[in-house]
Amino acid sequence: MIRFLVPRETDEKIVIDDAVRGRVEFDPSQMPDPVIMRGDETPLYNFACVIDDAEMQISHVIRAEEHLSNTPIQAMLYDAFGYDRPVFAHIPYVAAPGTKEKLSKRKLEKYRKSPQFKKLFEAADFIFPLLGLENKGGLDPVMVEYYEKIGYLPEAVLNALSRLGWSLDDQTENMSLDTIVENFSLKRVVKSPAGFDPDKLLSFQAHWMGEVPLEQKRKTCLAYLEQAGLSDSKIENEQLDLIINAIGDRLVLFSDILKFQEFFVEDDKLEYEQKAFKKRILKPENAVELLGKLAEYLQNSSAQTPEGFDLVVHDFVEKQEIQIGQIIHALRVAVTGKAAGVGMFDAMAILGKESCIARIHRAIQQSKQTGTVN
RNA sequence: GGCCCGUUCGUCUAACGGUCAGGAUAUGAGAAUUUCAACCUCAUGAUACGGGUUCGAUUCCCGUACGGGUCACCA
Repeated sequence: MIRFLVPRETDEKIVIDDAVRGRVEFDPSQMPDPVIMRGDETPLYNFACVIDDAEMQISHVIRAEEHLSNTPIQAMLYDAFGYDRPVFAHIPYVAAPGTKEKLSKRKLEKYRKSPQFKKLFEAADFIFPLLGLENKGGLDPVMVEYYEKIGYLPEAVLNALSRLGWSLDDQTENMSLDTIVENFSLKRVVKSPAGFDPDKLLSFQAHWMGEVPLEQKRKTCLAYLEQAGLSDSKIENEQLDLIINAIGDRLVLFSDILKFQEFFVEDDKLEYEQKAFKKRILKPENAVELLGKLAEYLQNSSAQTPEGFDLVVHDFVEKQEIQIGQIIHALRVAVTGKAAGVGMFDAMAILGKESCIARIHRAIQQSKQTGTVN
């Protein structure tokens, strides 16, 4: 075993001129002689990395703050071997949401209860089982892989990370890799650790998703649908493009496509949200009756496009002398199973007349079975 | 505990010692709408505390408090 003899004869401090933190001093008299080689003559980290970096003529050693306390040892070794010291820069580590604590895999259980992390865990609990990726402790929000698997864009993750402990100026938030490479500077790195903010990541994701071309959205969404077993009937590209366009900004994560199962299930497999079904179909007195009439009306129409369905439904509303609001909510629930979603007429055009009618009839059937309102 | 580091809206951050302390995100309200979201408008919201230095401190110095990192024949 070999130790490095720390020079302590003088009271000279070891001074590190850190590119981020400025002048940092250490007192050699307080430091033990560090072991640099084991009994079996293999070198230890502090020794090996100095030799490696010096031989490779590394100019900048940029690493996280937790290495700051290794720096005086390494600096002494550089000096002792007659190497020029590199520029040291100690940047802040990524902290857990809302804290200054280092983000750590070991604290996963604690994070599960944290309000900031909650949404991410919930998303995982919903999405991963659908994809056949049960969360066996191998996929969680502390790993980058989680973000990939759940459908975040690399651009979003990069952008979010780049803004942790660094800024370009007092305005710019959305930055591509090129922009970051072009503008990054150690001078603008912040000294204190920054808590990772899932909300802000999502906001970056929404921004960069807006830049993704339709074709890429289609390809990626299709992969999710296939993995979830929702594309048995082989969806045509044109059909999927229509759906994705209709979903529009509501598709923030690629996995969000799985929240629009109404477009990928058979008419008789559609699930109705109970609450919406009660509120929009069972509760209003004449909803069922109107739906029946509307189905008939649709049957006699030749609507195919969103505009076509728009006309037919408005025409129907006029003939019945009601407001659009008196039928459209029931219609939405009957056709999509949900209280909220894509534009009603877009949805109808995507599903087609026959499906819409079949679903309306099925909803009417269900309403009779369910009985009275609570 | 020793050594080292940090502290501006809830969060991420901006501000040659002179700004109504700026932006983003989140939150709230409004507008619009067939729903939800997005978009748009407005609003709420911060210099940890105490001393200096200075004509003037978010900014410089000291102290306190709080937070954090690190203390291996790991990397």
